[in-house]
Amino acid sequence: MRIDYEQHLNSAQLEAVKHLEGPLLVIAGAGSGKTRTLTYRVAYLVEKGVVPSAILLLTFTRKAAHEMLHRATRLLDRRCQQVAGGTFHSFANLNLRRFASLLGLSADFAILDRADAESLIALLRKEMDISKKARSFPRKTTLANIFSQTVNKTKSIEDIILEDYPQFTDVLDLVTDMHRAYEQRKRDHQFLDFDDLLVFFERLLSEHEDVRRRLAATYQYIMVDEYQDTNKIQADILYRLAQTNRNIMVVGDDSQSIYAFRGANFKNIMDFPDWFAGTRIIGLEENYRSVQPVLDLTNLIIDQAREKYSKHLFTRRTGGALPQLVENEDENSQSRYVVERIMALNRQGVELDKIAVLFRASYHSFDLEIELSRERIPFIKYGGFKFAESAHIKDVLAHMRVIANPSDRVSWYRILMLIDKVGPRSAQKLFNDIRSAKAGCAGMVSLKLPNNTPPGVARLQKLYQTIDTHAPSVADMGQAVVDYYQPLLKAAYDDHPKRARDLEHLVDIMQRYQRLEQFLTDMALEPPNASVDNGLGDETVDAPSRLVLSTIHSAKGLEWNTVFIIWALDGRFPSMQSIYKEHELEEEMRLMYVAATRAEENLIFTYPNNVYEHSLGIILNRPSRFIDMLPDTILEKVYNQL
DNA sequence: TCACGGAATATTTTT
DNA sequence: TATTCCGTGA
Repeated sequence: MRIDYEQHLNSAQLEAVKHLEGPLLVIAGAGSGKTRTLTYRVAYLVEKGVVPSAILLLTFTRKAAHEMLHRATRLLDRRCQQVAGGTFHSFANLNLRRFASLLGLSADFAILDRADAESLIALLRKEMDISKKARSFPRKTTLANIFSQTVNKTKSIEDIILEDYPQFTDVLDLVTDMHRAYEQRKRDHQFLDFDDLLVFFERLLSEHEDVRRRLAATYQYIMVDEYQDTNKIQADILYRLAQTNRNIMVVGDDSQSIYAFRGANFKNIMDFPDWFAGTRIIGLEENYRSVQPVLDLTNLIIDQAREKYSKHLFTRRTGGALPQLVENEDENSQSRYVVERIMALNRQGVELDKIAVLFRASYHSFDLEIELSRERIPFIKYGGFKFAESAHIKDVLAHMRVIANPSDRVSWYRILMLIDKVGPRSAQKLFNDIRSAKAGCAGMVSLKLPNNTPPGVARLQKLYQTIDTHAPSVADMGQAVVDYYQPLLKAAYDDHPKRARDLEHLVDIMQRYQRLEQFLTDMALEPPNASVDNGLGDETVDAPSRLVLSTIHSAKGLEWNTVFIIWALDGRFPSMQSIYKEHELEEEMRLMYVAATRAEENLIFTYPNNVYEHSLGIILNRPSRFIDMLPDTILEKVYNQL
């Protein structure tokens, strides 16, 4: 053995790492060395002679998978890079393309991200003339939500509506019709949305035993991170994949389950031993991250939980200041307080990248971002708004998608309607003409345009002629599209210079791709999701130390010396709409737990105490109920005098 | 048929 | 508060 496992791991971690055969459930408390355990187990398996490509590591984000394999590689050697890994969605995508024909799919199906799905729904809504049939009807985002919930919670449309959207009970039939039309249209156009990736993959495994056997034979050792965030379909997928060898290790923490809103069911983790008889259960309870005062507080937060595997985290890290709760006059004084504290910490030698500001919702940091810019404090923001979801990026991507998939009606409509004087009607006509003219975007190229066609359409035709004749690389295509799009951008947005810069970055990203399809898939499945100063973050550049702003969801698994949790205001966190629903309130509480357990040494909650809540017409002025009742010996109360 | 403006409406989090 | 949706006027 090259690695001295006994030296580097505690006894519980060691037990998990050395577990070779059979189902294993690891309940890993916050900061208990979960990633470490997974990493060492990869190395251990490889050292034991397991072929690296027979190991499948499913994680929540591709970043997490990369990180783990990188660490395993550093620990052992390059063999660890051969380990198969990724998110459930990306793994499903890979296999679906391989076995597409078995399910009646084309191998180059396109992936609809949320915004694409919504556009398709908007299109159907128009076609079905909903406005004539119903007075109040859910909007496209709500519809997309409902459709997604039925899949992820495995419930009928009716159940979802009755439980979560009772205001739409009287249009239930119409919603069901819409849903049917949506499913049909996706099939017609070889579209798969995020949920379909899982559904079809599950179907592939359940209906094609030969494929299931093949995959099970390939991936003899399966490891799953963040198991508490899997939903029913994902659990089913794992069950089938692991059925032959039963070498499956899942790691999770029921106290950190924060994705119930998209169907995650932390009961999966409770039920795991029932699904796999003979499961060994190992608990990791020693916390290596936080000092005692922080841990005292987080233990008290999670003690309020009603259902959980009971565990009590302990630490050997003594010392450390008492966590603080800071009351502020209003939002801006909260922002300025945080900025002051950050500058003070920085002067004391705490690097900016050791500090994070966490919040419930992405927009909670807007005011703070302004103050940070004013003080010229560099920061990087994770979560919330996605670069790839902004309108101008989607516009450019649409132009490229029709090259890969000329029957992509949604993209064609998007492209065509951007043109001046082209509305839904002309778009439909043009689309039909393009489709009947010829296969491929050549249909666009060879199109005969009548004299009364808006001039913008001719420009578009020229674009595709250029692309068609020069058969350029992905980046060249992108550049041609951007050049074409530039005038439209200027006309549509006041802030076009900033958006134009985003497009330059987009072309930079394209440079890395040989194949257009690969680029488009990656943009849907793993879009770059960090933004620097509201632009696109480039993670390859060795940037100077930067402060981290992050939604709590995006902060999972990470840690910092100092953590600020802003907007710890009752009515914002927990949010107003979750207060009367017990299970949602529980999830908010776990979210607070996740946030607080990110801190190593300093933990500071802040809240503005004079916030008007529009929907109810009341003033919010209490700290979050999850920390409000903590005694002064646990949480120091401070008033910001600034 | 399209563009525009005003009224309605939902308001988190992410693959 | 910002977006979405619909009706109206060009």
